[in-house]
Amino acid sequence: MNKREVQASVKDERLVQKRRDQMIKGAVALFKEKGFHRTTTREIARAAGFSIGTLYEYIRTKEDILYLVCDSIYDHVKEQLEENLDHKQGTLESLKVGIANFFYVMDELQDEILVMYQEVKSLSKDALPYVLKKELEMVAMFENMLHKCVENGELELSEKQIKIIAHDIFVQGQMWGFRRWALRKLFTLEEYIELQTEFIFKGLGVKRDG
Amino acid sequence: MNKREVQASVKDERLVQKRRDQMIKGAVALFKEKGFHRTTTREIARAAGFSIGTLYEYIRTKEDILYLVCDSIYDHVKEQLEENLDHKQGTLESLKVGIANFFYVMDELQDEILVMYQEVKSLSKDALPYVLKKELEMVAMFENMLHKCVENGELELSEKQIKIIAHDIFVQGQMWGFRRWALRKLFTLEEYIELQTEFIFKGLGVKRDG
Amino acid sequence: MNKREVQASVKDERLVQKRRDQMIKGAVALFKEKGFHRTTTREIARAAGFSIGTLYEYIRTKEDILYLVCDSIYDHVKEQLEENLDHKQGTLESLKVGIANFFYVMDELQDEILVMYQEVKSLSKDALPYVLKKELEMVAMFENMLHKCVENGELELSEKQIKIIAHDIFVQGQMWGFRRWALRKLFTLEEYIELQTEFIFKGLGVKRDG
Amino acid sequence: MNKREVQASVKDERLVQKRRDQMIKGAVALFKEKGFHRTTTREIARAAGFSIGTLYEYIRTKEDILYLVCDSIYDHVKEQLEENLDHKQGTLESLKVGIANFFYVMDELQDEILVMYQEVKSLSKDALPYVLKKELEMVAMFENMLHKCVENGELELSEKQIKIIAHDIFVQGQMWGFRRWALRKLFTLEEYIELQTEFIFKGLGVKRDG
DNA sequence: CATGAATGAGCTTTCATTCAT
DNA sequence: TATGAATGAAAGCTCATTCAT
Repeated sequence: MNKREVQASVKDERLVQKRRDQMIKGAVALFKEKGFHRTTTREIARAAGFSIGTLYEYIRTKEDILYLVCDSIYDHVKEQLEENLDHKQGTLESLKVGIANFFYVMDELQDEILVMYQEVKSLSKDALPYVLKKELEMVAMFENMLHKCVENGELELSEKQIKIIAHDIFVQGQMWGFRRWALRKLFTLEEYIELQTEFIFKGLGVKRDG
Repeated sequence: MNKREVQASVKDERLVQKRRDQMIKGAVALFKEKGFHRTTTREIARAAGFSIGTLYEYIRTKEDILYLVCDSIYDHVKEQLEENLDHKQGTLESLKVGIANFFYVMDELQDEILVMYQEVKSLSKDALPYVLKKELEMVAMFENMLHKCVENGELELSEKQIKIIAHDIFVQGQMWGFRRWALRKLFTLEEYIELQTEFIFKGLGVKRDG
Repeated sequence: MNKREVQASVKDERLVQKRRDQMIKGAVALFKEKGFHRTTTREIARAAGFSIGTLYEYIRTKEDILYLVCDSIYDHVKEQLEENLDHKQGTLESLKVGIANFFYVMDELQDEILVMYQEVKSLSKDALPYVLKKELEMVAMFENMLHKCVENGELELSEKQIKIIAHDIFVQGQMWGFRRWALRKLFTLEEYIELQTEFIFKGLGVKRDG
Repeated sequence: MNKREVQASVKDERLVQKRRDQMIKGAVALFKEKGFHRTTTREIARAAGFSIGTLYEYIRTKEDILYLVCDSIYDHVKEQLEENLDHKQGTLESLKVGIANFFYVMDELQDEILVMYQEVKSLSKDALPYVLKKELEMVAMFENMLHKCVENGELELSEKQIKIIAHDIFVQGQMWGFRRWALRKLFTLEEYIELQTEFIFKGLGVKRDG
């Protein structure tokens, strides 16, 4: 269940990938502006640079596009995160850097995050699990970091505490995107990261954060 | 700008309120199931127990219904919260109770919260500010509680810390609703409240909670 | 077939007349502004000063209102014309005055004329003949005048000539109403009357008018 | 401001013209029977031989159809008139032929004329000027003819007389269409033309018409 | 007699999807 | 493979008319 296959009429895999990239790019821009439901397939086709007929050579339903978009965003985020992942995991310092990195990525991809955030619920019962699974994988990255810190004796946390704090961190990252209408007026990104990190670290029971 | 008036053709205020209540109830159920865009006005009318013609005697556009729903949810939540608001504000104990109350309300109204959470973005530029304002008012309730604790010398927090933690608490409450697909498998409501409260209180720098 | 009865639920004849007058007045104003089809029965009721329920106590269908309006306009025009009808009929002078009078009435009632002109075609096959009959009666007034002039030896015209010229005069009068968008820029009412009278009298073969 | 462009989704200009012709033809027939407001877009689509969806590929609103119809009628009339325009303009003979031609065209296109006559007022404030302008252009054709006769010394008329008589001729032509319910019972087309021409020529002050 | 809430048929318009070229 | 014209189900909304009060 790692990927939900989206059927294409076209056989050439390379072409399929290329066309889908075009169409995801166009779709994200449009969804950001007007949401999934208010965006028409014609508009997506036009934004992607080809005709409506061609669009339907690479997908089967409009919802496929939403799935492709969500999927691509997750891949993008995950890739970014893994790239920046500290190799000295298990230290508080590396946890701190990990959190900051995550927040930076969320800021960078804020439009995509917002889109995905608002539109996942439009995914069919069919496609939803694949997307939620990816979300859990990302939460698991933080669980992992926390785990390693516990193993290293840097932190003292129960399993449940790890779980909930991983979720909290993850949601705080998303928050920066989906509550920007409020948060931007109060904090710069750097302030936000600093304040949240401080809050988290105290919450973790760390006496002095580095 | 306290309320955005939704125009009705019917004059009898009491009837308007009654019919709108029916309609909100039906709409929430439907939005929960299929979202705002996939729900038709006819379905809402039927769920409310009257005809499509009657529906439009009480609103002007479909979006009015969404606004009415969001508005009513906020009123409901706020009412619940204020009702349970501790009178010995300014103590850590009262803060703790306040947070727990909030989480309980969020659990009780989880369907409504979920709906509102997913659909606010469908509100027009026109109606959105009214709803966001209400959201900020609720965040302000937590800011207030924190403020009083600071004034009483129970906590030591900067303005910015107060702001961000109020947002964090608020989002943690919502989280229980919008991430229930994940959280329910991990925690009971009581566990969730306990763990989050512990996390928050540590984050606030409280040595011993309770 | 002198009148097409419009059924009312209310028995009191005086009241029926009063209410209908109110509603005709309101309807003319509305039809003038937006035409019959774009005017709603509710608007007519409001303009008439009573409720939609009351409106339907005095008519059976929306089309009845149109019939009532047309009928009333014709009565109005005819009344005006007969009032001003010269008693020395049969002279060219009296014909000239009659034409001028007609044009003045058409100017005075131009809004009503325009409304009726544009909306008669919306009358049902049922009501139309009654209205057309009235129109012919008015044309007949000019035929009469012309006849008398012929009998008096003032003019020399065949039956067919009389008929067509009566129609021409009548349409020239209406023209001032329904082509006002063009004519007003070119002539004052007085100029229009003078020029048209001159044209008609020459067309009648009169060597020297007036 | 020579044409108000009606937007089409379809690009192929030839196809657009073809489909619009189908649609105009169907619409004229329906408007004639029941008027613009009582005709539904579905009926027009069916009459034109395609689906409602296809209809809307070639127009944007129902009113566009009315504009297209009016526009096409004017073009048709003008084309017919110009085709038959005498080259020896400036003689009374050519004027007489011109008038007769106009009346013949009005008879030929009587359905279209009637439709347009009754429905122009349903055009939006936006489209109306384009149509009225065309009407004035047609009136101007008669002004032209009269002018040339004056220049040639065949007639003696002031500017204002020319203007009003051009309007009169034009309206007499339309009359044959919009008052046919009365005129047909009295005259054949030939009689009508003969009588009106005689009337006009006398009105012009011509002693003996050719 | 007067009221106005209720009704639902029917309207215009949109848009995902197909398929012949 | 690519195109875009054609389709029609389905949506939001209106409004003439009724009828219980």
